[in-house]
Amino acid sequence: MVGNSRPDRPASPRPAPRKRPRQARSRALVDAILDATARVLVRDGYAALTTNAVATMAGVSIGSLYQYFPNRDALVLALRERHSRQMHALIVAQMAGEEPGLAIMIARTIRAAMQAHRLEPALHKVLATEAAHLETHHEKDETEGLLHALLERYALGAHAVVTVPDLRVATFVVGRMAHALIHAAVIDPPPGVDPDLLEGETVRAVMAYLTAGRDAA
Amino acid sequence: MVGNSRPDRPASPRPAPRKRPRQARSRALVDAILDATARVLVRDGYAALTTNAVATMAGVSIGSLYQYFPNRDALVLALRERHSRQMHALIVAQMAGEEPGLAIMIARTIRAAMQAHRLEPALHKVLATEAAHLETHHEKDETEGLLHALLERYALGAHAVVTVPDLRVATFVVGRMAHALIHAAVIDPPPGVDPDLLEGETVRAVMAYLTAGRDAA
DNA sequence: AGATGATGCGAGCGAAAACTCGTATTTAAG
DNA sequence: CTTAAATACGAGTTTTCGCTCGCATCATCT
Repeated sequence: MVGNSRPDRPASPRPAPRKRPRQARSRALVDAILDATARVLVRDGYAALTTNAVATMAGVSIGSLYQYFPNRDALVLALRERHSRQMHALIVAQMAGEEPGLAIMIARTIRAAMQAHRLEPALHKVLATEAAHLETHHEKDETEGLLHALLERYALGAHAVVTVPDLRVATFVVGRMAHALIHAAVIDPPPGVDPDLLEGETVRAVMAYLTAGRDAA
Repeated sequence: MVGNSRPDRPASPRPAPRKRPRQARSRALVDAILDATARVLVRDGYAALTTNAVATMAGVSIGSLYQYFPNRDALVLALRERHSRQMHALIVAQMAGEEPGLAIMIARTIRAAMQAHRLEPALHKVLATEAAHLETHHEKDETEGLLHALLERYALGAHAVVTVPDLRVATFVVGRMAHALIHAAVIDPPPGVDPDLLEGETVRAVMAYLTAGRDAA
């Protein structure tokens, strides 16, 4: 029995797991493969991402690639995980320090998320538009959890998250709104508009929603 | 010369155009093919959308399919165009009538867009997540154009679009914000939350942004 | 009816690409 | 140094899938 049994486009079935790299040599190889995946993805898109192309780009043999990745999508999944970890780390780093008022905290959070998006914009764009179907959105759930906790802290204090009736709804609205604006501002901005202005407007939008109705009807 | 010359994943090059259906018979066939495309897409996803699968599902021959569609992506493109037309028509119909105040107009617009998204949610979701890379975003530009005109009308009148410094920026922010919220509310809503509430919150969010700063600093 | 064009059919060709497996090389352990 | 495990290699096998092409059928016109 030579050859394979699942030659194209699995897209989900999470098939054979592979061995993990133990020695330094193989860890470097896996990194090289992920780098190559990113380069091919950015340069030619998901449709052109073949296992052979990645192996060639990485300068390793196709056999070596299959030692650690069961199929094409595993490459993209692993790459996205690595990318998410990097973004997450940057956000956490940016947000260190004491907790000031709500407005400052929102501004700081949005700024951090924006800078995280600017880490590898091209890669982020391809992953978002061409790999959206590869599920595993721990990232999103994780982020929403953090946001929920943040809002909760400010909703109960002497601060001003008043008009929002349900915290879960507020988390949903703020999360989606902020993410859409940040993502669009970095990945697909309107021509001839200052990026910093967009950051400010995003903060304004979120704050306006959270504190709306406090005074004017 | 049998066989082909472009065997897999064109993904863009907009190849050979095909004949248009002239008789009623062939028009029905094209419709059947598009319906089948939608069904396969919703049931198995873009990765499983093969021309043979579509032809089989539609109950027509693969040869007939290629009479009217040059390749796989042409199917998806045509389907998306049809879907967009339906949504657009529904929105226009819902928004007929005189123009009341800004708040009412925003609410009406958002309600219309939300109902349009509810037309074929499953199909809309697949198209958005798995066919995002197939460009041709006339829809988006078109919608943004309408929104810009709408905001312009209200920014100059005696109404209240005050704090927004740049109309282009406002269009960008409102467009992205509203679309993200509407899309998420219909396609991927938080569990156990009233959809109507989400609609109201979307309106609140947009209004809050547009009229923020009128009174409170 | 006959002629002409539009439409419909589907077996089969060709090529891309996923994936395996036997072998060679490197590293670590004893 | 010997041995074994881990790692690396890549030519070749297999399968899927896009797409063509020659022929059959149907519609329309004169």
